[in-house]
Formats: sequence, structure tokens, C-alpha cells
Amino acid sequence: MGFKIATWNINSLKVRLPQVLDWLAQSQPNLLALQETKLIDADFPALDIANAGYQSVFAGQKTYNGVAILSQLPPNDIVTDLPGMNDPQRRVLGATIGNLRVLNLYIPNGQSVGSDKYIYKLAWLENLLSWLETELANHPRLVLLGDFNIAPEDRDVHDPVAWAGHVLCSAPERAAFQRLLGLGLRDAFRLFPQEAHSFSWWDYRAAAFRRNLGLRIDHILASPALAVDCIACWVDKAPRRLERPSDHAPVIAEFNTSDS
DNA sequence: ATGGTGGCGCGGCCA
Repeated sequence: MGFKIATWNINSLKVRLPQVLDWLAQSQPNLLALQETKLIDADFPALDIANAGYQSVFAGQKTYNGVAILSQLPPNDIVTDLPGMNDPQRRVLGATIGNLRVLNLYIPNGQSVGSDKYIYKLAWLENLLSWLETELANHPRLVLLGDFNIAPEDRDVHDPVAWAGHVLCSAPERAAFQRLLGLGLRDAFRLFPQEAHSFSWWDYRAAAFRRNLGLRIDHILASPALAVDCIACWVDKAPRRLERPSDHAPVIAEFNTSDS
């Protein structure tokens, strides 16, 4: 038997909880990483999620950010910060689940190239890269997943000319993504043939989803020892079609269970 | 059209 892991920026878990519960029931992932929960921990709907068969671990804050991992097996060795960053923003959640090290990330958006938030994003990525060297050394079977707020290549962008050099597509952001791949991580989505114009996020404005004007910024990266077991990866666009959707769709990766 | 929509929370920030 294999297993499925997923990531979904749900842009408020309070609003989207019914959609998350429906999606869990239909898709039956072994693990779902959420970003932008926008809930303090005291308000996290752990009971509703437990009734759906999933344990929860979460690092929340009011109004902005917030990450959570829902899993069928218990999470251990939980981490909620990048080492060396004293950051009140809740964007990181690491846990060991079964024989898998899971790092759920809500990478900063960056707002616009050159802004303070963009500088923060690049510094954040530097800290992430340093941390990952240690994490990968300690955990051969590691998955890094979440909202990266980076479209790695032009084929991940509906209009690469219009987006050229802009935030989410700029050269320093893409270089940071390539350095993640340089650590041996594999972009699960690109391990397989995919339809052209495959995206994971569409702006709420200008009927972007209907016109498929999107970006692929939500990713599942697998360490070498895990990537060899990956058998599929896809975007599930169905939740983006619902009434009052998140602006992101879930991304799912499926793996064969390793013998070793 | 230098805009547009959505969440939070009630004015303005963030995406």
C-alpha cells in the first residue's frame, strides 16, 4: 500500500473548514499540510478534525499566516521556527510522522521586488536553506511542502512576459528554489508528465480562475530517498471551483511504501 | 479602468 500527502493554502481555516473536511473525506490523504489558517491555537478546530480521523498539530496566529499538519499517524519532534530566526510570524511547522520528516512552509509572499517584505523573504529563504542542510542530514526521508510563493520556471506562469522579474518570479527567488533542488530535493510535480498551463493559485480578481490565469507556487519537494518512491503528483482543481473557495488548490503526491 | 476580489474586522493591511 502507498500513501498520499497533500498541501493546501486554505486562506482562513474558519471559513474553509467545511471544504477541508469534505476534501479529506473524498481524497483520504494520509497527511495534509495547511497554510494561512489565520487562527490562534485556542481556536483551532482540532475536535472536528479528530472526528474526521486526523490528528492535528498547528502553529497559529491572529489574522495572518498560521500553519497546521493533519495526519492519520501521530506527529512527533515538532518544530515551529527556522533556527536563528526570532520571528513572530507562524510560517513553519516540522514534524516526524511515521518514518517521514515533514516540513510544512508558508514562505513569505514578498509583496513587490525591493520592498521590505521582499528583503525579509530572501533572508527567510537563506535561513531555510541553512536549516535544510541539517534536516536532510538527520532525516533521509524528508518532504518539504507548502505555499512557496515562488513560480520556479516560466512554464509555471500563465503570462511569463507580464510576470518577468516580478515578485514570485524574480531571479533571486528562483535561484533560491534551484538551491533547494541543489540539496537533492526533487519537485514531485515535475517527476511526471503534466499538462501545459498547470497552476496551483489563481487570483480572486479578474475571473482569473475561469480564464486559467494562474501560477504554480505550491510545491511538494521530496528528498532523494523519498523521491524514488513517488508515483504521482497532481493539482486538484475541484475545490477551487466551489462557492467561496480558497485562491489556492490542493497539491497531492502519492508514494509507494518503501520496503527498507 | 493604474483597476480588480477576498479575509479579517471595522480602517487598512495583506495576498
